[in-house]
Amino acid sequence: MSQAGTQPKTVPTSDDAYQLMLLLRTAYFSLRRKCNTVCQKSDCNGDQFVVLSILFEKSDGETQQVLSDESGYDPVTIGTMLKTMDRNGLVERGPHPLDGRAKLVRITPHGKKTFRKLWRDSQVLRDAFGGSMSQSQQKGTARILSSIADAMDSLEV
Amino acid sequence: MSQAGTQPKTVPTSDDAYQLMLLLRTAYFSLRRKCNTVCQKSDCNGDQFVVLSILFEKSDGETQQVLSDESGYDPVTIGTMLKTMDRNGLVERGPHPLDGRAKLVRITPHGKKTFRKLWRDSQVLRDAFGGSMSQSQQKGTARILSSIADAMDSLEV
DNA sequence: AAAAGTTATTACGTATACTCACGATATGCA
DNA sequence: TGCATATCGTGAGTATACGTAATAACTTTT
Repeated sequence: MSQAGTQPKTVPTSDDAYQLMLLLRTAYFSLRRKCNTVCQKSDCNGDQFVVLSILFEKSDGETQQVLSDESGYDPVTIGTMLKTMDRNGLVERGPHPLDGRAKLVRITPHGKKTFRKLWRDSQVLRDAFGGSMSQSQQKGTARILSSIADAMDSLEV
Repeated sequence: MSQAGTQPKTVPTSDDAYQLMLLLRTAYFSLRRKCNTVCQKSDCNGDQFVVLSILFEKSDGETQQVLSDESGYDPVTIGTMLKTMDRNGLVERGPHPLDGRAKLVRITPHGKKTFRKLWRDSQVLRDAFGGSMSQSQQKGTARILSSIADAMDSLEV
């Protein structure tokens, strides 16, 4: 609880937890915007970059279901994204050899090349991100961000 | 810089700054999903809730431009959102008395009622959010999230 | 007062994001 | 084997998210 008072709290600007939520949102928005700026020169965007970074280290390919789990995107969203990325030559999708329902998604050579370039182009971004706090603060922030995600996910609501 | 090495870093899973970015993204995703769950019973969503929380404390109304600045949403996005919210009776948009280009956006009585209900319904969410860290951690997290946003915004890229 | 520049909003196109519904395949169990 | 159930993916519909361009109105300059 962020405040103690006899009046019901209906004033968002004075609620600490809500303000912290807005700060989390603002920080993510700023990050996303900058990622998109870096990526858009290469016919990519920040969301596709995340998927690409997952596929980059899976040379055997992966199903859309697993990609959905690991990226945090909805299965439907992943499907739409991969269709776009397929059209742009970043990934290729074929039948799964062991499961007729599934598709095997693989990063293409062009996708790898694009990712390597974007990884270099975004280095300045990671430097600024990491540079905005000390090493010990990084550890603490990682722990707190994980706690937040866990706290939200475990809520029933 | 998050690591020192002689090899070029092209392995996202071993880059501290990137992992921290992903954690920020995951935390925001979890928060957004839960907000949407709370809001959807009232013909609203997490994004509209943020706009509503701004308008709730501005009884004289506000222009879309200012709402865009304060919410962090693109002016085009705000326009689309407000059109939806107008249709659902949460806000009303009229001509601005002093500026013929602008529209004056006001929260409706139904919008206020909806916001008050959603504010109550989301209390459990704020409690869990704030409860995932100590008071001093909240202050530190607020500072760090602000630093991140500033660092990203001040990048030229 | 007319021209030039700025600002507020909208129109259009593309890409997430997610709910619901559906088809196809796989798996469990009788 | 046969059927119920679960899983993987897609299609339709709605709502962000934002770039680009256009429109209208305000402001400054000349």
